[in-house]
Amino acid sequence: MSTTRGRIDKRQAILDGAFTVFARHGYAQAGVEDVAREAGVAKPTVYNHMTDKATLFRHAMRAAAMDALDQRVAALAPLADPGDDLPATLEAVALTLLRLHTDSRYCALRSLLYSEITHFPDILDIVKEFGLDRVNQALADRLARLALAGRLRTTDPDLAAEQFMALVLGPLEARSQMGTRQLEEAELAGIARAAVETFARAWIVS
Amino acid sequence: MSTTRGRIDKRQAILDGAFTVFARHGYAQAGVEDVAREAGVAKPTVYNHMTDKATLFRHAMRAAAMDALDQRVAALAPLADPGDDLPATLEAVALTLLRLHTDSRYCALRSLLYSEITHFPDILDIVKEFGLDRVNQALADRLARLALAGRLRTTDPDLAAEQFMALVLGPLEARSQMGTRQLEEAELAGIARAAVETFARAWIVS
DNA sequence: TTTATGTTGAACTCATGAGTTCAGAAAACG
DNA sequence: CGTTTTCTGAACTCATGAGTTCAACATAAA
Repeated sequence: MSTTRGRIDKRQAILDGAFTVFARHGYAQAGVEDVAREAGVAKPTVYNHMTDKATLFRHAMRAAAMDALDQRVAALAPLADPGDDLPATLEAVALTLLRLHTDSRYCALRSLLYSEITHFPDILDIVKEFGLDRVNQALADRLARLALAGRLRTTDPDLAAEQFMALVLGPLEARSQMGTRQLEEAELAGIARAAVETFARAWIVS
Repeated sequence: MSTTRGRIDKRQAILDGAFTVFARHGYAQAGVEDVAREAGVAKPTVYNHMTDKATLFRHAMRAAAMDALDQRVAALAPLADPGDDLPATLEAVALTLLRLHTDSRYCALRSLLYSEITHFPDILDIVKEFGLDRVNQALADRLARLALAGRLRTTDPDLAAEQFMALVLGPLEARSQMGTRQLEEAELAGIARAAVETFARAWIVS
C-alpha cells in the first residue's frame, strides 16, 4: 500500500497548508519553508511528496477548485424541487451563492487563478474542469426542467443561467472592492432580491 | 524646471515599459532590468526616476488605471443623446464596453490588481479612484436623465446601472476563460444583444 | 566653451529562497 | 525485538534579482 506510510499521511496537510500560504502571499512570495511550517512538517517532507514548488502549487489549486465547485453545485439543489414560490427559491439559491462567493478562500482562489494563469498556462485546465462554467451548466439543466414545466420562458436555458449568474455575482464584485470589503448579510440579501426581480421580469412566466 | 532634463524625459517610457513587463510576468517575476530594457533605458536611470520597484509598480498601475477609466467613461457618451431607438443605443454602448474589456492590457490590469492587492494594500485607492465604480456612477447619471425623460423606470438608477454592467460584462467573463480565449466580434454582439434585451424587459418603459 | 544635470554600461554587494544532503529520531510492521 | 520506511532539523549549494557605485558620456542652458 501507499496510503499508509511510516507515519501519518501528511499529504493532505501539505496541500492545505500550501493553499493557505499561497493565498496569503501569492505564488512567488510564498516560500516552501512557509508551507512546511504551516503544514506542521519539515521542508524535506514537502519535497518527498511534491517534486517541485510548481507541482505543489498545481495540486493545491486543483484541490481548492474541486472543493469550490462542489459547494456551488450543492447550492443549486433547492431548484430541483422548488415550491409554489419560484422567485423565493431562486432568491434563496442566489443568497447561498453570494455567501459562498464572499468566502475568503474562494476570493483567494480566484486571485491566484487570475494572477498565475500567465505563468502556469496549464491551470486553465483546472478552470475548465472545475470553474463556474460547470455551475452554469448545472443551473441551465435545472432551468431547462422548469421551462419544460411551463414555469420559465422556454427560449434558451443556457442564456438564462448565464444572465442569472451575472445578475447575482456581478453586483457583488462591483461592491466588494475586489474582495477587500466584507458585505453584511443584509446587503447580500438585497443583491439577491434585486437580481431575482430583474431575472423574473425577463424569464419567469406570468 | 523639472520637466526638461539633460536629455529627453524618459519617465513616460519607463512607466509604459514597466506596465508592459509587469503585465507579462507579474510583479515578482518581473525584473527591473527587464523594465529598463523594455523602456530602452539603463537600469540606474529607472532608479533615478523611481526610488523603488514598488513605487515603480504603483505609478505604472495608476497610469494604466486612469487610462482605462477614461476609455470606459468615453464609451458612455452616446447615452447623452440617444436617438429614438434607446435599445439600439444601449446595445452600441454595450458592444463598445465589451471590446474595451477584451483588450489585453485591460485584462492584464485586472489580473495585476487582483493578484497584488494583498501585497500592496494601497492600490485599493487606485481601484476606488479609477475603478468600475466610477463607470457605474457615470452610467447611473445617464440613466437618471433618461428616467426623468420618462424613457426608463424611475426607481433606482444606481441599481439599473449596476445590473446593466453585470448583464454586459458577466457573460463576457464567463465565456472568455479568464481572458485567455479571444471572443469574435459576432459573439460580443450576441452578448450585447442578449444583455440589452433582458435589461429592456426590466427597465425600459413600454 | 563651460557647467550642471541626466544617462549609460558594467561590475559590484547582499539578501532571499529553491532544492539537496545527511545523520539521527520516530513510527509502522513483522 | 529488529527492520524498514518516513520524518526531522540543520546546514549546505547555487541561482536570481534588488539596489548601488562609478567613471565615462551626452545634452541643455549659461
